[in-house]
Amino acid sequence: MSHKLLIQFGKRVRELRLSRGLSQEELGAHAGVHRTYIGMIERAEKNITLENIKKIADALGVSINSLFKE
Amino acid sequence: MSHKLLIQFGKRVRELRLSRGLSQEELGAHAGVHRTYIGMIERAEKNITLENIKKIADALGVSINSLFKE
DNA sequence: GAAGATGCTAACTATAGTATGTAGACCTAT
DNA sequence: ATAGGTCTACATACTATAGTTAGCATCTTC
Repeated sequence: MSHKLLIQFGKRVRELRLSRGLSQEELGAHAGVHRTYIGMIERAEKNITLENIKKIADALGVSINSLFKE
Repeated sequence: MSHKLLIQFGKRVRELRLSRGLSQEELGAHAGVHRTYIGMIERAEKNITLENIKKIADALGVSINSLFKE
């Protein structure tokens, strides 16, 4: 794992999460996924699927596209 | 399976593939995935992962973001 | 030193991803 | 008309890995 794209994606999630003052646990709760899973995504340890990308985008209140912006 | 998002994504892939005059087999070859897998994605039967989204975007010569535009 | 947050391991279960084979639709040429 | 080619849908079945969870360690901050 740990492709460049996943690293970039994880950083973006973390950046948006922190900018909203959310803990991994809070974001996970909003997205309907486990706390540790959010951690794994942020650390680029999992190759996330489209449905979960959507869940996290929704929980962060952003579009899917904005998760892929620089 | 068959969430609205996956259906929309599959349609977009098919649309771009056809506009380039590619068969599922040709797109699969370019993306490095199996012919039948492209079919499954277009029919929204699988919840595609981020790395494969990237592979398909690259094979179609578009950005990831352009796969989520209307 | 208790509480909140995150990293990390490890195990499990669900499902994504790979591949083969069959069948049907559609062409085009013989 | 039919045989041959291309393309795609669909049905399995297998194997790799995504997704879920529990537990413990570490680090801050109060």
